[in-house]
Amino acid sequence: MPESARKIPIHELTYERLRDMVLFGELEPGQPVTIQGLIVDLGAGMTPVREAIRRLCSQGALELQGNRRICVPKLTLEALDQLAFARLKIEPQLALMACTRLNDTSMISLQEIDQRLDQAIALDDVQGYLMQNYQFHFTLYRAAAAPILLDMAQSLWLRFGPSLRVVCGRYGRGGLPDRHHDVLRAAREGDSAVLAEAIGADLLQGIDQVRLALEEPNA
Amino acid sequence: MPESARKIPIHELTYERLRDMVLFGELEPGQPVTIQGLIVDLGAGMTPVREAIRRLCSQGALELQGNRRICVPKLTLEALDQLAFARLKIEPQLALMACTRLNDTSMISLQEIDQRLDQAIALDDVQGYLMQNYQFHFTLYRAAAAPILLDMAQSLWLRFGPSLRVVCGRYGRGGLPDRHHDVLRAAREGDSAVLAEAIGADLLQGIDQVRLALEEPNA
DNA sequence: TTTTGGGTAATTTGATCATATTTTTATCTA
DNA sequence: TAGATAAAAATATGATCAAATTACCCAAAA
Repeated sequence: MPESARKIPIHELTYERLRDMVLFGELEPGQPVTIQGLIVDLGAGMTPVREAIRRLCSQGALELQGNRRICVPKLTLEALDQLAFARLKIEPQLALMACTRLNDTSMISLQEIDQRLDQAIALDDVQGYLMQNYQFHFTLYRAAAAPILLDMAQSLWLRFGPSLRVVCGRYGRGGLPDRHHDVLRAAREGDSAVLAEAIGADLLQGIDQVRLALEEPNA
Repeated sequence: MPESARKIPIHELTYERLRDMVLFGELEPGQPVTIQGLIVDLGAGMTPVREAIRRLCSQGALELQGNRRICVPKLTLEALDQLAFARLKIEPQLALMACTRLNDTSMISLQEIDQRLDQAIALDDVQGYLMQNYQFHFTLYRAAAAPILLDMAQSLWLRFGPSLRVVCGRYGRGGLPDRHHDVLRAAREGDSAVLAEAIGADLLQGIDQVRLALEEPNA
């Protein structure tokens, strides 16, 4: 089938592909990203690649360094503080709003994702952990039906993702977020306050891990 | 001088121009935005215009409607609730962080902007009011030196701007934000808690005005 | 002889435009 | 009203120009 699935435009596909590369740690903080390189790697034309890059730049997933060059931003301690503040305000609220809207379908999805997440941890599959962790949170957040807050959370994860990957790769997944069972229990019981709190605690675990890594002498 | 000031690229200029059109109410909510139209209106090429549009879409300033068409999004009550929540979390925090960093230069800037703002109100200059109001807030916020939170505030204003303009045009600037004197006083005294609260009160005024307009029967 | 510094050339990369293709919307006829 | 056709707009490619970085070479100093 040579011409199937031509519904979504290339610039959109390119955006999603590049976004996932940032989100799931295929690109390291500080790594340069070139338009030409992406044209070759993703097999796309120039315009779609440029558009995808512009979108990701305005979401904070990529960064323009004065000289027209683009790279994955390195997280500083100051940036981490801002991310921590914003995530702890926005994401628990999304969880809170989602709580009353969760139906059987989404509850089953969350449980399945949680199983795959445990599996990834057991197999020491870093990429799998990152992907399932993302899916877990955003499957929950999507249920809130709050697109603006969801956009904000997406942007925050894009800024946070690459650094989380580095931490995972360096120290393993020892102290990494695993409050998902608390989250699931609160969701089942429909206790929105506890759910929001559990999400906050989960976020804090990841944030603290990254903070520890940033505070170490070796950059 | 035909070739001067060619330091910043056209796609950047185009973005800034289009952003200001959204921010200061030149484009109404619901108004369609076409690539071809902007090429003519702004005298730019196709690639720069497309890139500017992509950036503004991912900031929520513009909206893609399934069929490749683009428009300025109309604010719904649900969207307004999300905006209100996020703005009241993010912007007072920016004010708080800015408070200890305000120097003489930025204080003078704020006072000058405040004067121009009063002037615009006296002259019933809606566009001027919107521009000076924006400058007032973001001159303050920039002092916080928190680029991530600043980006978030920028995105929130882009989603809020067009509707504020509509309210201004419809009802005049009767109950519109004017807590700037309280803000200035708190800033002079270096009382960050009071400053943050004053900003919150200022935001609430604008939000409530827009909410009233949205709750009216006539769309 | 090796190393270092400066400066120029070559290459890479980004910016912009003109053009072709595809999709959507509007119009016209049956 | 429905289907076909025409017009308009968006998508995507490639070519061209400009800017920046890198590579390289030669000379001077250690």
